[in-house]
Amino acid sequence: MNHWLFKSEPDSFSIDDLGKLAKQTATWDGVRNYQARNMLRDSIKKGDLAFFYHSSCAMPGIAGIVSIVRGGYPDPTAFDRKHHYFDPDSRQEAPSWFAVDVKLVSKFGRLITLDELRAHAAKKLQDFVLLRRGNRLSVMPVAKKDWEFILTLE
DNA sequence: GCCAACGTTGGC
DNA sequence: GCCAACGTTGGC
Repeated sequence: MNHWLFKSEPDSFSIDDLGKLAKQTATWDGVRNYQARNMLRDSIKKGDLAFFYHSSCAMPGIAGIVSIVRGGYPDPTAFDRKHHYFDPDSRQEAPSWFAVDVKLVSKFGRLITLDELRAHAAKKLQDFVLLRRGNRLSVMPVAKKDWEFILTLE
């Protein structure tokens, strides 16, 4: 089982929005970056766990945990002509973009803020992709040791 | 294949 | 709203 971090802008889709959905399950779609696409398509499997990260907001940080309940499959929004994420280059027989389904596992009692994660960067989270300068990946791997350390912060 | 221009991300 | 950093595009 592998660990991941998924970014979402809480103004569009927060961890509480996920919690309100039927079965607390949602399709993680709209990822339009090749590196992230490759992970969704090839590496993120049913049963994996991911941090739900709130980005582009007043208080960025990790809000909770989701599990992958369906592994990579062609992103339906890429085929939907009326959708904001429509991509005419993505074909049913050769999809350009991939999605997974996630289900809420837990919302943390408090947000583990980006500031707080940074404070540990020197000693514990040296390789954490999120903390790398200029990082823009919306889906990224989290090493098991980093995952477990972050859980102790909650 | 290079690289300048442009668009997007995301913290502040 | 600003801007640094990065990915993508397209002319050559």
